[in-house]
Amino acid sequence: MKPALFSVLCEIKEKTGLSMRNAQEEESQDPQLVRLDNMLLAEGVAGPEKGGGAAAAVSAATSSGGMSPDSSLEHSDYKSKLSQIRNIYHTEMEKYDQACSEFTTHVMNLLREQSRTRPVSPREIERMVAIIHRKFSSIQTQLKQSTCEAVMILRSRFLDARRKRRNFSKQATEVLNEYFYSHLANPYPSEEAKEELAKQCSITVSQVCNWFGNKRIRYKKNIGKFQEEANIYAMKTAIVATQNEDSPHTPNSTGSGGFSLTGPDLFLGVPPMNGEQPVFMGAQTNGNWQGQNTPPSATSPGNDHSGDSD
DNA sequence: CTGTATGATTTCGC
DNA sequence: GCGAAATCATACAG
Repeated sequence: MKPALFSVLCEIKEKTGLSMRNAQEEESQDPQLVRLDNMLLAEGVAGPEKGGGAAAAVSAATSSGGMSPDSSLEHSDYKSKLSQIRNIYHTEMEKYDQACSEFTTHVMNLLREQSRTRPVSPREIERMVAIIHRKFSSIQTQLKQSTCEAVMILRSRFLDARRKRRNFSKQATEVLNEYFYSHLANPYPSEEAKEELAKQCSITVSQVCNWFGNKRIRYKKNIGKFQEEANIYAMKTAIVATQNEDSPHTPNSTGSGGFSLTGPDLFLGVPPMNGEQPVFMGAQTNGNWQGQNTPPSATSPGNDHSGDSD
């Protein structure tokens, strides 16, 4: 008698009470969850710990986004922040998982106990568990959401802050200027030279490119303004050249006539000058890079043996 | 706050 | 894809 009554009651319960609004809710939540999951995975927050999880994610993000492929120093900051987020995310996730399973077993135990006095079908237990899981996963979804937000903010602050300019170090500017003014006749560093400069300045190659692009255009636009600077750096190179005069190669192999490094003291006292007189003629006058907008693709002779595999 | 310097990005021609 | 030119957006000095 008892078992029969039990099963009947179970049936009634199933048919009526517990057919709540459960299926719908979940469905509407699913796509969103998938989206969040995908994003977290893409950002390297979720998923397995890779070698340099955050870094890989960053480079992937940058390259796929088509933005500047540079910036590696700035990324260390980003990386650490991202791994912080990652850690928090995982800790919280685990916590919720654990809490969920704990709570589930707890409820199941309760139900089991209740089953002695009330009719509790396995189906009902199942449902109960499903409800619990749903609740917890909704909490986890919120966690994912806020994690996503955090990552987005981080990204906008670091990766998209590419416009947030930081001046190069004095030393870097020095190196770049030295190169520029000592190659005034043809201020187009080769790929190799760019890499070398980038290394010396601890900036990226594209930053070197930017710098030279800016420098060329600004120099050309207002030669007068840069004359002083030109003199200073010309002098510097002159001094350096004088110091190792015994070098086997002539330093001014800039081709196209270069400028003969006459006495540096000649220009020592040159005032800022407002006129036109190019203190350092030769260099920029014979360089055709200012007149035409045809970049000297020919480049300097004798320095083009590198393999251009691109 | 204003003007200038400067690194980065966008646009355009080749 | 590279470079010139224009433009943007910030850093920095006054």
